[in-house]
Amino acid sequence: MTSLTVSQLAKQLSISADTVRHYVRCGLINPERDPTNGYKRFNDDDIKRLKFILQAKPLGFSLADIQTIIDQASHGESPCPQVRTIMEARLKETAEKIKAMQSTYKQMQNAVKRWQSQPDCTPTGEHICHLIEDFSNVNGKDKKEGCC
Amino acid sequence: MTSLTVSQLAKQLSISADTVRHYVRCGLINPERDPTNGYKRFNDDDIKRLKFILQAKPLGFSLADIQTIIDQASHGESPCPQVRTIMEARLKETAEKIKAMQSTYKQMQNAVKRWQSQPDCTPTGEHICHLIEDFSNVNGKDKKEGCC
DNA sequence: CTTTACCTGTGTGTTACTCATAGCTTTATA
DNA sequence: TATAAAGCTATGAGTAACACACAGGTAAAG
Repeated sequence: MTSLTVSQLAKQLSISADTVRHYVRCGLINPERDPTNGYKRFNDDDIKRLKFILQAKPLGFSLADIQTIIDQASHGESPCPQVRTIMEARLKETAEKIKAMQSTYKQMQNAVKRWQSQPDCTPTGEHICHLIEDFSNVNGKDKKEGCC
Repeated sequence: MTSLTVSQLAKQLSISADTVRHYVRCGLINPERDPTNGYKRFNDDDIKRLKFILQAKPLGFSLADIQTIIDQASHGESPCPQVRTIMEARLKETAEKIKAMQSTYKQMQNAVKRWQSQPDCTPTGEHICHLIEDFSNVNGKDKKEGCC
């Protein structure tokens, strides 16, 4: 009967011991405890679960999603319909996040480009940072000449 | 002397009152308190600060970054060098995050595509979800036929 | 004066971990 | 054998940027 400690399991799967502990705290894995010292003891089923978690994560499932899936399966019912449904939602979410980040990224690039031809400024009390405020004005309204 | 309450300010700048409160709790804004009821009272300088925060945020600065910038400026020194340095870091980080998310997104799309031709499965006790485990195997190792 | 609607500050929850801490185990040394 | 150093453990707290819940205060209407 295999029975690993936190760090043995972590090393075997190339993840951190803290990550393993985290999954336990979240209830994704429920290892037995060594009565003598309270240490977690992972058996084969626990290891299978952890492997499943590590397979599901890169597919965009959250830990809560994975919990749901595991619960459904251990309840004797097929998790597949849920998996498909959840994946649709995560797919949409991820697309939106990427879009938003790309939009931000473009703004950042624009700012950097513009700032290359702008000198540093001394705070006037009136403004905090001309670089940022000017860029915001130029981008939000009509084009204006930079300050400084 | 203008002096707004949380929700008045929030409405005026089209953000939520909770967001305003959050910035106050983070120390980005330090409004006075109405001695009679403890309510926050935002003066013109507070409003300027909040506007600055709202300008800096879409440029990818974190609230901590913005705090740093404000501190530097109110210290009488130019925040511009810091702004440039921080922006470089955030630019790189954002690029990496986008890359990672796109990679995940492709995996998700691949999974969905593959799952279209795969039926749901009943949990066997041996596996939790064939869809996920099979996909992981196919993608991580050699191509294999699906289960079920 | 009371009801009602609205607003306030503060505490807690969110995600997926990572870090800090106090204490127990094991190993090395004297 | 005593002890000290190294290593491991469990648990509590912290991270980012808010959103939500809650008890209570305030303002307008009747």
